[in-house]
Amino acid sequence: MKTELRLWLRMLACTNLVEAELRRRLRQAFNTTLPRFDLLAALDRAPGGLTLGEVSGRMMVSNGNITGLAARLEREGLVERRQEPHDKRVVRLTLTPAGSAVFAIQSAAHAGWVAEIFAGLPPHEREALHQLLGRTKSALVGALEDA
Amino acid sequence: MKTELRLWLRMLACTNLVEAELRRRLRQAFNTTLPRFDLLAALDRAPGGLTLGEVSGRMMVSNGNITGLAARLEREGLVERRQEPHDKRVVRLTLTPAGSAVFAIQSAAHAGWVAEIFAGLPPHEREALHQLLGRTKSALVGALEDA
DNA sequence: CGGAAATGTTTTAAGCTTCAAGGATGTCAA
DNA sequence: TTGACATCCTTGAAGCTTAAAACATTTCCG
Repeated sequence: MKTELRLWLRMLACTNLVEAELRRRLRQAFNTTLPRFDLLAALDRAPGGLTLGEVSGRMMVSNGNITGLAARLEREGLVERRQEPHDKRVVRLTLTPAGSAVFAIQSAAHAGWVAEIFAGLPPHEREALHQLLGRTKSALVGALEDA
Repeated sequence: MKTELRLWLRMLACTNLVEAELRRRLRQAFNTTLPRFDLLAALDRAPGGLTLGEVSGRMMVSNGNITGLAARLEREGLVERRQEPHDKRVVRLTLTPAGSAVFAIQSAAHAGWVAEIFAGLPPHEREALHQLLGRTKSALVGALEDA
């Protein structure tokens, strides 16, 4: 088997291990999901809120996806949808105070879990991996742009 | 931000880049999806076929998931479902000749795409990353077992 | 001005995914 | 033997995801 394929499968396996565990804990601890958490995170980083289009760009998911996700989070009172006054096509999403509070708690737990999950990897290997993945990401972006 | 979190986000970004591209190409070239491809791959590796339970174990997805996935692939004539004679609870899945042929083509294309996508990463970095991810995987498995 | 093109969002159909509940079958021990 | 438990699979409800079509609004150009 090609070395690239072996590398890819191993990378995928590592990511899936971590991601599955994070999903599991988000559900267990907060009865929520990764997409919900990611959307709150995106809004938390953007002081004035984001339009649905901006959200879908940052989360790298389709436009229609955000419509439903935002609707569910609005139903739970964590985000607010407001039509832009200057352009009535645009819907702007902001965190409610409740959403902000919820995200602060979830975010702290999430960071702790990640630290815990990677605790077995010695710091110098962690650093080396971080560096190497940085170069990998550049190489990937380069290859994907060409295509 | 914690170093573990930065590492995780970078790893996730790399994986998502590659995975999204592979999904896109599977759809475009073969009008299929990653889960379908993965199921065919699992069956291709198992000479005598696999029970639904074995499949769900190898693919690390839930049991109920496989029921639907297998039903769709059966509808397309790529896999065959047969009740085990000795234990009528068990359903064994095998590739049909058509499924085998389809997978051979898709599999070759898939390997080529992966090689192409990782082409920008120099061979020695590729090797280093592979090694490092091997140790990472062990560390992750260790941490996740303890929990 | 008025129509055409562009932009932002929603809807729809299909598939993927999980968890929990349920049904069928098998096993084991009193 | 038969009842309890275990095992394997399916079903159902809910959510996530996409691509494509539809809709509303804005912009731009003739």
